[in-house]
Amino acid sequence: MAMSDSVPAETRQAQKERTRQAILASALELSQTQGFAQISLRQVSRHAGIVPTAFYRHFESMDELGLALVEQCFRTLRSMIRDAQRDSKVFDNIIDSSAEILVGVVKQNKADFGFIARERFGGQSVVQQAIRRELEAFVSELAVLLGRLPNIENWDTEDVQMVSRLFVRNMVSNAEEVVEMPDGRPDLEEKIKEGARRQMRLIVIGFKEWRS
Amino acid sequence: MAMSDSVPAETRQAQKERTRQAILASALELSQTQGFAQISLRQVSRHAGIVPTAFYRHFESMDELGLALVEQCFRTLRSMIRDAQRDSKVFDNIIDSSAEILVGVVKQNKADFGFIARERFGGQSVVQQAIRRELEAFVSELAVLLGRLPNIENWDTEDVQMVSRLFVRNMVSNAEEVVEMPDGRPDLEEKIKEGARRQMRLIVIGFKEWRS
DNA sequence: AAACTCAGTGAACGTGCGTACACTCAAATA
DNA sequence: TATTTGAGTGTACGCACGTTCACTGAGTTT
Repeated sequence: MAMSDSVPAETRQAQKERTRQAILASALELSQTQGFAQISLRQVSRHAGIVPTAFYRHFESMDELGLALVEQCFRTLRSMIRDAQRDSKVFDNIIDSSAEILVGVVKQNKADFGFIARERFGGQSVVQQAIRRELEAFVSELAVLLGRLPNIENWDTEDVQMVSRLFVRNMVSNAEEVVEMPDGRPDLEEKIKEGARRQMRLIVIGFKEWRS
Repeated sequence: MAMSDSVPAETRQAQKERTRQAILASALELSQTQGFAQISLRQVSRHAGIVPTAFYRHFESMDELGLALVEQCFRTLRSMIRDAQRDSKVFDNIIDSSAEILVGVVKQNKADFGFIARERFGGQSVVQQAIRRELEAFVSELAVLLGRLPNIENWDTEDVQMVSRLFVRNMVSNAEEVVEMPDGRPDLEEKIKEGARRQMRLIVIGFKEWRS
């Protein structure tokens, strides 16, 4: 066969993948301070430790890199939801545990969520469209999840969709707040969590009341 | 005296002001498609019909132009609230008339509200900070207004502030939706209005219920 | 061992940018 | 009417950019 056992690992492919990751990480880091739309191909390449022309071995253009970043960030977001689903506490107390999870995950993935918040409106139109498409898909996914919940199972589909939209909107808003939050301020963090809790409670209570 | 009556009008100062307005309008228009951070001093000057060096007669830098734009956009926003206050219908039915006014005003000032939405996160840090400062001031102003309303006058200051924050957040979100909305789609417009109404009602109902 | 593949190199190009500087010439002032 | 002011002009500069092209040399295939 092709593989010789003296080779320590698949070096060729792995090396390329490592460079690709370096480019993605560099782009994410640089766009934190300047916004993705204003960083240049040369800047990203420089930061990733390669020459500008080598960039093209991985992405055809900055647009394509932007789309790859959107995909990566939403992968983070989706894994958050998946973990939350597994957590049994969520069933007992959706609101409090959601607020907890939200703030925690966002804090540990500031770069990704910051990217979404920033580029949702400020970025290039290609990136913007991709983010909006992903967010809408996310609203629908969450709606399915919510529809399975004990108190909601007999609601209108449209109503569930709307609550889902409200939740996602609040999630984005709160994520924005966490991203803005300076490091090492647990008091602020608690305040944001409290705010998230209140808002979700507001939505749920308001909805119950309304439909009666 | 200095003024001679043969002169048709104050031409010197007025001419300068007109050029200044042309620069502001050009910047606002250009940033609609590309975002303020990516437009260049030369682009703005070209679009305004002057040579790049003449730009400096009006603004020291693009940053300063950005701040002037923030100021202008918030002037639009404030005048919206002032008009809403004068409207007596608002006292009878805050929610429905607010939704009406919001969508109408935003639709007619898409450029200004779009600028705020876009640059709040996507723009240069100077512009971002200015917008956040203005938005916070706006939340406080609205809180004062809300505090005078019949059902709210005996609430906690902090609670009123929070409701105000929720309202502003929803206002921004809805403004974003209106800005995204393609022209000539009254059906979508009605949907957004309905959404805004529901959300405000949700907040109010939720809050009433909660405090009991 | 020889041939091949392809990620990364380095020099070179045309372009648009921000800014400096010396200028013009009409409106404002004296 | 003579002088001053200052908004707008035109040239020229150095710089970073995206993209081209022929190249190198280690990893892979035969």
